[in-house]
Amino acid sequence: MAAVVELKQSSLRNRLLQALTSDDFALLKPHLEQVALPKGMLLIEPNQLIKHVYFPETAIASVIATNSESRQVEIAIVGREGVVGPSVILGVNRTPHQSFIQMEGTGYRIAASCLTQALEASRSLHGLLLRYIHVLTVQTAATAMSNGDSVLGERLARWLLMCHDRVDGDELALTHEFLSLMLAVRRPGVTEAIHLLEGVGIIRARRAHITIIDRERLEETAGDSYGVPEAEYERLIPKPGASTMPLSGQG
Amino acid sequence: MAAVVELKQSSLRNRLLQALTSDDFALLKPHLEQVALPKGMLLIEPNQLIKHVYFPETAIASVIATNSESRQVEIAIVGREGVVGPSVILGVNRTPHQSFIQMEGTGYRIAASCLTQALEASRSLHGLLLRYIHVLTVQTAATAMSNGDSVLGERLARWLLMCHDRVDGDELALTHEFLSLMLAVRRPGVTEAIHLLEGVGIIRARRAHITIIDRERLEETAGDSYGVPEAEYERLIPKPGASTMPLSGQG
DNA sequence: GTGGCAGCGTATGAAACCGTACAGAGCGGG
DNA sequence: CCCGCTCTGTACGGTTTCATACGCTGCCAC
Repeated sequence: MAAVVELKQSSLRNRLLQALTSDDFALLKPHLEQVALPKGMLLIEPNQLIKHVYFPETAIASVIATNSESRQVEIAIVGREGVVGPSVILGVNRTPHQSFIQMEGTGYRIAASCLTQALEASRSLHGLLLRYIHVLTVQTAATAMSNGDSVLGERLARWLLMCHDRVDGDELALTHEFLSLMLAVRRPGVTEAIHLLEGVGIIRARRAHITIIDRERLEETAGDSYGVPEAEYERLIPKPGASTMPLSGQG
Repeated sequence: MAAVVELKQSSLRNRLLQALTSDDFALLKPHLEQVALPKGMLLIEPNQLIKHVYFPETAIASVIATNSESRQVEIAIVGREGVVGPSVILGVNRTPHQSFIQMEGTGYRIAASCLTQALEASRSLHGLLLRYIHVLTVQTAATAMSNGDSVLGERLARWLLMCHDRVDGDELALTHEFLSLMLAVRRPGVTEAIHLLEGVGIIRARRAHITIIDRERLEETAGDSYGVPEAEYERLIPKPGASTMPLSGQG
C-alpha cells in the first residue's frame, strides 16, 4: 500500500544510528521502523520479554527501577543519543527495569531478535553499542551519586540539563508532579527548588512548562553532579560530522 | 624457577571463572595470574588505562564514583561472583570510576589486552561476561534507588548483606568510619544505625568487626532494597554445580 | 605497663526533607 | 461563560540527617 520511502542514514537524528558505519546501517535498515512515541508509552515492561529496542529521535525515555511497593526511582534518561532496551545488546532479553516515554516525540524501533542477529553479524555494530552501554552505566552511577550526595536544587539542575541536552530549543514540558516522581522527592519540594532557580533568573517556570534561560549558570548550580557521563559519551561515540573513528585509541 | 602448578578450573572460587565452558577456560588459563589483593589496593584508577582485569576470590572490591572535590559514593561491590574492570568487556579501556580492595584476600587477574583478544575469539565467553555486566548495571541501579529512597538503617542492612554474600562465614572486618564512606553518610550516623541492628540481636558489633547473627531478619530490615540484582545474577549466570546452561531461554 | 592512636559512643543545634493538607490559578470543554 | 480539572503555591509539625565536637576504650608498640 504505502510507498516505501528509502530510509537515509543522513536524515536520521539518533546519534547512535548516525554513528554507524554504512555497512552496519545497511544491516539494520531493513528492520528499522519509524514509530510515534506518545507520552507515557511503556517501551520496556519489567521482567517481560523485550520485543523491540527503541532509538528515540525527538522523544525522551526514562528508565525506572521499581521495587514492588510503589518505590520507584529514575535511574537513567535516554533520548536521541542512545537506545532503550540496552539489555538486549548484552544478550539479556528481560530486565527488572521499566522504560517509558517521558517527553513525547518520534523514534525508530527494531525487533529485538533482528538486533541480536545483526549484533552477531557485525563486530563493529556490537562494539559501538557496547560503548554506549558503558556510558549508560556511568550515567546510572552519576544518578546514584547525585541521589546520595546532593541537595535537591543540585539534582533538579542536573535533571533539567540532561533533558535540555536531548531536545531542540529551551522549552521543556514538565510538571512539578512529574519531576517529583523522577527525583523521588515530594512535590512541594520541587516547587520550592524551581522557585529558587527562577528567582535568580536561571529558568522561567510557567504552568507545566519550564524554559531554560541561562544554561551556563544551570551547570554551575548542578556542580559536579553533571558532566561526567556526558564527557564519556563524547569521548566514545563518534560525532555525526567527524570521521567514523575520531579517536585513535578509543576506549 | 617456580614449579608451574597446573591451574584447574574446578579449584577456582570465582563464580564467573567457574561458569566458563572448558574451552573458554582454556582460552584464559595461560593468562590468569593469581594475586594477593591487600586492603586498599587500587585495582582501577579513574581515567587511567586499565592494565588488568581482576577476578576476586576471597577479596571484595568496591567501585567508587568520584566527582572531583572529595565527593565520592560507592556504586557497586564486586567479589567472587564478578569481575573488576568491566568496561574492558565493553571495549572501553578507561573509566571515570575507581576500584579498590575493601576486604583483603586473593584473586586472579588477566591483562586487559589478553582478555580483549579472548573476547574476540569466543562468543560464549563474551556472552557470559556481558550478562554479568547486565547484572552489575542492575546492582548500580539498586544503589541509586537505595540512596534516593531508603533510610540509613535499610541501606546499611543492604550493604552488610551484599558483603555477607561475598565471604565465607559471618564475620565482616569493617569500621564505622569505612561504612560511613561507603554509604556516604556521616560516621556517627553509622554508629547509631549499627546500634539499632545490634539492639534487636540481628548483628553483633565489636571493635572494627561485625558479626551477622540473624541473616533472615537482616533481609527483612533491608526490605526491597536488597534482592533484585541478586536474583538477576542467579537467573543469568550458571551455578557451579549445574549444567553449563541451566535455563533454556536464558536472557 | 603505659603511651598513643584508631575506633567508637554520645551530644547539640541546624538544615533538609517528609507527609499531609488546602487554597488559588490557569485552561479547556460543554 | 463558567464548571471542573490539573497544576501550582504555601503552610505546619515531625523526622532524619548533617556538621561538629569531645571523651572513652580497646589494642598495639615500645
